[in-house]
Amino acid sequence: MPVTAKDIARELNLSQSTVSRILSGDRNHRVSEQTRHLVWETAKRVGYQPNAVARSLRRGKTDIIGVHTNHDYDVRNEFVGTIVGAIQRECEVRHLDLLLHSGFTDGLPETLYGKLRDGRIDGLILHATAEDALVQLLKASSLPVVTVADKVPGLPAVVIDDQGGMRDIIALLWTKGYRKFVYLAPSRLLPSVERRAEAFDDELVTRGISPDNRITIRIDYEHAEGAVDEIIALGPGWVVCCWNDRTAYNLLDECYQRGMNIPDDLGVAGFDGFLARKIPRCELVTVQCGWERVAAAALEKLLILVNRPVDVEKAREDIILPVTVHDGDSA
Amino acid sequence: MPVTAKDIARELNLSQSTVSRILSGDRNHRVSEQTRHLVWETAKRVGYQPNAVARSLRRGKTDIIGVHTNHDYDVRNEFVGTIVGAIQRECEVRHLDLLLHSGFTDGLPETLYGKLRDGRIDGLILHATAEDALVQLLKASSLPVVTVADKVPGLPAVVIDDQGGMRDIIALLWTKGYRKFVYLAPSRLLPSVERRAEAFDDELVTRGISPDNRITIRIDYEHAEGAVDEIIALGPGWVVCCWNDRTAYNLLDECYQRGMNIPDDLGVAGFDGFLARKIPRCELVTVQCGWERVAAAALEKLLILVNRPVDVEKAREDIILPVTVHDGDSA
DNA sequence: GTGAAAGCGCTAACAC
DNA sequence: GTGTTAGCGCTTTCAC
Repeated sequence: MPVTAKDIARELNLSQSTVSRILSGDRNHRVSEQTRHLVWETAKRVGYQPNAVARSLRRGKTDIIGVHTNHDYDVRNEFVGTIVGAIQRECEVRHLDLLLHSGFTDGLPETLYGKLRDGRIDGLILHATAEDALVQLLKASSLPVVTVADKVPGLPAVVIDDQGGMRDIIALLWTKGYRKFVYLAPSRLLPSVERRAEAFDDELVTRGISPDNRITIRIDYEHAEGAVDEIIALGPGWVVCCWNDRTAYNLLDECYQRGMNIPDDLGVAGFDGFLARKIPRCELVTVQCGWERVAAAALEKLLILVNRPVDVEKAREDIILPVTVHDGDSA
Repeated sequence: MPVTAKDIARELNLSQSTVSRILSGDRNHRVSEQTRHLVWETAKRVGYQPNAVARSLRRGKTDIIGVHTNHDYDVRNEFVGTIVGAIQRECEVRHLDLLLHSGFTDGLPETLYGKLRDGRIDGLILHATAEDALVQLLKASSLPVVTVADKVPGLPAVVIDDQGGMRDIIALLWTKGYRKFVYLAPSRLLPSVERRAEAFDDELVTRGISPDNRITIRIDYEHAEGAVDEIIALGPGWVVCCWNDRTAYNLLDECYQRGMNIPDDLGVAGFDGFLARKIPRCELVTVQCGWERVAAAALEKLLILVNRPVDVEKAREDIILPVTVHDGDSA
């Protein structure tokens, strides 16, 4: 049985509240140096550790932040891992803990929604698509939520500048001489995918590229395999702008297996930046999104929502973080 | 303000305990169908969600499992991410949640130790080295702990068969014709590193390889760069057994950058298996460790420790899971 | 079949 | 300075 504040109080013939006062560092109350010392001493001696569950119940606050993604993967996914890792580091600084909720696969959004509001987390960082039923529930709820990476209408968001990133990477590819562009993206409707798609078209239209030379190919999620033949058939001089890095690496993989020369036979560019320099023989041209900054901003926003109801209005505004182009030799 | 069981009781002119009884599915008590129905209805209508913190306080159990690694990385690290991801999936099945503790960098092991015993987790899955001061504290504590991947004396462990894996991969390389072997490993003293080192030597001695043709090169963690010149200087016909996949990939990267031909100029083998097939042009020869099974076994063991004090003795025994060799074209 | 009451371990308002 | 008291929201024993 763990030792409680009551145990210490009994041992020292003090009231439990005095012990609690001292141990929880209440600065408003004056306590004699002697008792303070005594209490600290015995607490240390017996290895007292305040029960965080009891404290949470009393304070109505747990100092735990939840993370959830409705995408069908866990922390092993590069994107989720990067985001969660960055949030984890940020929690470190702010002395918060991170709860990874189970219940992703159980089916009913109501079940998960319930778990999210069961009092164990102070707020939630969410990566989800707008159609998710859970999102609708969360919007109507009082649980503080901040979305990351993909904007969800009605919830505060921290996203990166998809348009700017696409514009800048096209500019870089342009200086490298490319005039024929493919945008390779999943058919699944993700906001970031579509924003990049629009920026891709806009920028190329602006630069006077004809529709023949700016095409979009849709694939099953990140499975570039399905599009390789089509891309090869296009002939030389093309560059493929992939919607994210994983797709780009899958494409590269496929190209290498067919003995192609990158970037001579085909240019390849990614978007995300978290995999850069993890691949031999080829450094991907990509967009560095700074997911650490996204995580940090999301957590900061969330904590405002949680702790400072006064500033909630300001915190509702979305944050769009700038990105930088990362050059390499894949294009 | 969230609605509580008391609110529902008041609304229906029932006692709070009756409401609780019904909603928490107490099967011992007989409750009239009518009240049961009524309570469920209103609960649903008002969106009642039982407060998990209060329940935890009362039950002395949170259904949350903690994970901690004393290695200096978070979930973005391939190994940690793989393990945590696998634990996460397993928690899913068992309706548990996962708490990622902050406090990794704060310095004092006592601080973290305190947080681990503050009542918010039922048990801990630990990846640590034996020297860690935290480990000493945990050993003396009543918090259920299971270690994974690296055995820590005095704590129950789930590890993989390092000896067997090294033996088998050498056997495979042997059939490929290799007779000159390097073991590339960090100078840092990790149990898994050393067990693989011993198995490396044992197996090659058994096979009659002279010391000249079985050498160990120590590097700074996974930074293969520092050893490449030394390895190249050895001449042709060598194969490098890296202590893990990341090291192997770093080595490959370096080799490719120097224009070497793999596996003609040099054979490379890894150990871990979680990165297989993520690299173009070359599939790593490695040892598939099945970290999912490690995670599953660890969680199962932990839950026995947590829930069934009766079987604790059995649960103390270590589990060593078998591995399989994964062939590729890097050697 | 339902209610009353105790208590998990803590914080905090209010005495004195 | 310290003690008393009243909960936080729930589970659970014991009455009736």
